[in-house]
Amino acid sequence: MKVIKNEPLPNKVECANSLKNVLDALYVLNGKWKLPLILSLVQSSKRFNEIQHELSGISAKVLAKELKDLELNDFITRKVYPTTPVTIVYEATGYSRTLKNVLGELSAWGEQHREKIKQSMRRQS
Amino acid sequence: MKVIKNEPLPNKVECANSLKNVLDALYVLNGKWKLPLILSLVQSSKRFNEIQHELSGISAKVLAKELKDLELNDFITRKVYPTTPVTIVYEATGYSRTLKNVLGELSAWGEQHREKIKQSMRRQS
DNA sequence: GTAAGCGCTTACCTTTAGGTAACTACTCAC
DNA sequence: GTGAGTAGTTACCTAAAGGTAAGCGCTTAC
Repeated sequence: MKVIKNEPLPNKVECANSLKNVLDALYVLNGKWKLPLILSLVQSSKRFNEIQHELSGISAKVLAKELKDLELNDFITRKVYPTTPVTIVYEATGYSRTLKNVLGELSAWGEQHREKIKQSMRRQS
Repeated sequence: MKVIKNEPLPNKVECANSLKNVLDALYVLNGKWKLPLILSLVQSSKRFNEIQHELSGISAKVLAKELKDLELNDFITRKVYPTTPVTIVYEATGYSRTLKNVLGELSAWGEQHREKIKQSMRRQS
């Protein structure tokens, strides 16, 4: 029979770790727009106005701020092409692509969640 | 040779869909505390003060608000046991568990992200 | 020359998130 | 009766998020 010591069980340690991991992840991915923006640019590189059009609801001010933030954190790159007038294209970095699984799971969950909400709406009426 | 019609490609439709899914998911999972709270309660049911202790940094007010919100959205249940004094336990519902993969991926990403940050700190000094 | 588009920036304002601290009603232990 | 703990609530406040609207410097199209 194993002696149970008055220490946190390995189990508990694991739980605490995953909690810490999620907290750390959310620290950089906070806010309404970071993940949608990364997803959009992982799907394809885009120009400022194209992004603003795709994420309907985001204002120019917020988009500019979020893009700067994501660039600082190495999620996207701002490329300037010397056409006249200059063409500016935002593209996702390799590091953005490490979020592929997260985004995949989130999208799958979002889809089934929408279904569930629809169901419960129907039941109400 | 295939004729290219002036319609969104199936590809584009898929992209737009996953964007919409992610937006919908984030709509219910917004804020700093929802996902950590769900994770904590999926790991084990807990009482108010236990949660507050585990998620150090959350205030009683915010915790109470978030718990109400999560209960409304069917992620958790508030159980009252008629001991004296009453014992109140929050537990995750089955619906919370549909987030298992999302939380798993987020935790994995958060872990490697922390590593990456540590690396770049070292390089700086 | 006038209008429109691009990629923003600025000033201004409202909304929300979220923290602090005090307090409640109840119970138990000392 | 004093202190501590449980499960919050309340009032007050700050900071951050985020929206609106206007404008800027540039260029092309009409």
